[in-house]
Amino acid sequence: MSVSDIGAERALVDRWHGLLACHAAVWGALERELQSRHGIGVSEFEALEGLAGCGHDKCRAAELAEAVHLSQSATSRLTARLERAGLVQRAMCDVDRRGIFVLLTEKGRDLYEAARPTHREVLAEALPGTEQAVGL
Amino acid sequence: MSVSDIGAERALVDRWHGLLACHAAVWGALERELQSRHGIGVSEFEALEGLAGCGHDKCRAAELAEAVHLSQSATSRLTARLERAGLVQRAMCDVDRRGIFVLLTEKGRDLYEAARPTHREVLAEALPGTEQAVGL
DNA sequence: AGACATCTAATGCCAACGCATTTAATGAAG
DNA sequence: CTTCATTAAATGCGTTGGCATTAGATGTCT
Repeated sequence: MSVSDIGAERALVDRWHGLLACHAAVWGALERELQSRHGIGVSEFEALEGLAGCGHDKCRAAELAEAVHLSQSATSRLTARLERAGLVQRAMCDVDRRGIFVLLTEKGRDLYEAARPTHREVLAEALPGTEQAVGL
Repeated sequence: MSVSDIGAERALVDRWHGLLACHAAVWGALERELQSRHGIGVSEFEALEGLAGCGHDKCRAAELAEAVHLSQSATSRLTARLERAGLVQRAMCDVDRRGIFVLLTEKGRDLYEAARPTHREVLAEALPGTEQAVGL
């Protein structure tokens, strides 16, 4: 392994640790603020955002899983939590009765609109700019 | 809110989503490879790395918590797992008998040395370079 | 039509986390 | 020396997550 390879490895690992630190800091701050001000967690918020940022309601559980970066099972339970809280509604999918549609309720949309400024505010404060993020 | 503010908010949120996606992808890949090839998870590896990259053993549970970005309680249990696996050892701290030192055993160091190439390999493959990371 | 591989989402089960609390040690104040 | 606030780490408890499995639906092949 050459000297420059060692340097490259260092840089790679440093970038990873930077990412971990940044993720932990921002996630933690979001969790704290979203939970205390609106009673939801980060995953819940990301799910609402995914649903809000679509057609006008939205659909397919599988798409939601991709949006929130969770497993299929975790997404199913997340949907169940949101449904219990009255924020989303599950609906049968006519064209494929195995699948379901998840749609935002009015309450869900309202909560999302209310929580979004908090979310953006925390990001603006806790998410380092590009320069810092890449460790230059 | 001005047009450029909207653009800035978009950029901020995009950066966050990019970070989430990257974190999920790399963490997932690391978890899979470290688990299947060496029988440890990402947190375990990061703990071993934190311990290895210090004096020559290492210490203080609180420092470890910071290194792995976990809560105090989670770090305590992580240490317990590593100890059960024979990878670390807890030792009394003479100067402050409330605290403990966590030190790498020989087995722990060997496993770390064995797992490190896997770790670096996964990072090299899954961690996007600076350009992609910032979405340019 | 009937049998079978495939796919979607839900659920059982267990591991790992965080918060709150507990236990024990320290250090400062009376 | 005793008391009390503070600190370090461990533990009880509830929540969330992933893996494996299950139940139900689809569609392909004969």
